[in-house]
Amino acid sequence: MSDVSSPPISARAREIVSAARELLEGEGPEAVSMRRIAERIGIKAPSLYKHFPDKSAVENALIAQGMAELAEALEAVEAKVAPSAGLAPGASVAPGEGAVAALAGAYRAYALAHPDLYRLMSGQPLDRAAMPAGLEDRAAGPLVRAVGGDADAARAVWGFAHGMVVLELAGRFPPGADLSGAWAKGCGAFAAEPSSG
Amino acid sequence: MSDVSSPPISARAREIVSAARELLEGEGPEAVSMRRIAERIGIKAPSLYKHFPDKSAVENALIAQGMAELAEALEAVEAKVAPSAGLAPGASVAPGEGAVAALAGAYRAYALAHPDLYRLMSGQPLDRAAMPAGLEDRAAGPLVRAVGGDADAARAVWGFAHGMVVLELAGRFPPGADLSGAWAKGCGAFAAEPSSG
DNA sequence: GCAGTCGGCTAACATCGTTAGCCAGGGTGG
DNA sequence: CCACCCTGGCTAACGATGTTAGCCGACTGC
Repeated sequence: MSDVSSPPISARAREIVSAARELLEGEGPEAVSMRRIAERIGIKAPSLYKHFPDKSAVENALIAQGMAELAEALEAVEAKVAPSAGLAPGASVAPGEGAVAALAGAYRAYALAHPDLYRLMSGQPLDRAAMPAGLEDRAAGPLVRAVGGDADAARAVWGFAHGMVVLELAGRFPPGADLSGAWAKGCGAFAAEPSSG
Repeated sequence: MSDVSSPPISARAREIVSAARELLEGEGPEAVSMRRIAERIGIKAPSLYKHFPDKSAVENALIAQGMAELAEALEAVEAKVAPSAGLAPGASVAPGEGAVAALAGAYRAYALAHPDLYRLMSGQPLDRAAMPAGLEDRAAGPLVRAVGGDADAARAVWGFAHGMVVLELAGRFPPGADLSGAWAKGCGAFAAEPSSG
């Protein structure tokens, strides 16, 4: 959790996104309004537009922050599970079947720790032009490598993890359901599948 | 696609939810406002509150409609794939590995055909008290039976399908990505998995 | 015939994102 | 040293949102 934020250079801008994040994580998405953000740092709403063109720009900064944190979390798991770091880029060796499960666990843990941020990150079309270059690929990297570079498999696992997380966050599973069982089932299914295809 | 709507009896109420649906599917979620709904049927917004307590009640009617349609679509697939209808309830025989893939395909097709309705149905906590009794179970039934009654497996497959659909609808996969490959991979993985556990 | 409910209406409130336009302060060029 | 202009505040306002209060006409049941 080091710096994590490139485009907003000014101190004020950083103050704004951190106020927005506190509101989001503290009071939910409907609390993050331009007036509330401004109030929290002691200015008035229209002044925010001197630092960001509109609200979605603030949200994009939040999204970039979340993606960077998620990428860090997944990279940490990757380093622990398959300590073959420092290879040539693109090296797809020794997936290790536990790697997928470990990454899925970290993914779920991040989403549950930051539910509203996760929903903000994943619930809408990503404005890729507003993201730091390479961020999206960096976040996807650990999983892609864990499945041996198979893009279809990576997308399927991502879909599974995202779907499970988002259904859990929305309270869609029956109350008290044993979700870890379903996660295990899913990770097991993907681990058992051969890379052919 | 027969009747599909129990609580709103009055003709006006039905008119309201159908106007809401037309707005949702025709112009997207931000178009479905109380004023626009009212305008479409020739009355003023406050009059809507003589028929529904608030906007979320209208949305719940839409959600119930969508869930019923989705349930019908899945039941149709089930009848085609495993024509052993009329068994004792709870009978879990002969899953048929293609059944999961067929159901997943129908699920995806419904979501892509009604993207905004699907997002409305699945993107928020479900107000179960506002749903017709048994609807949720009915929608879940075909998949649960297809995986032989294994709740963990059913949840995992649901998570996979929902995640894939929602990522696709949000345009999160790279443009031009071959999603059918990922779907096949996922369905294959779940089909290969034994029911032990 | 009268009462009451049903279903419209207008006016209004608070909140939202956003814009226009004004102005104080500070740094810089002449 | 003074004029300028840019930065970053501000107030006032617009149009839109969901929702409430209160009014009133018509139709229905007794």
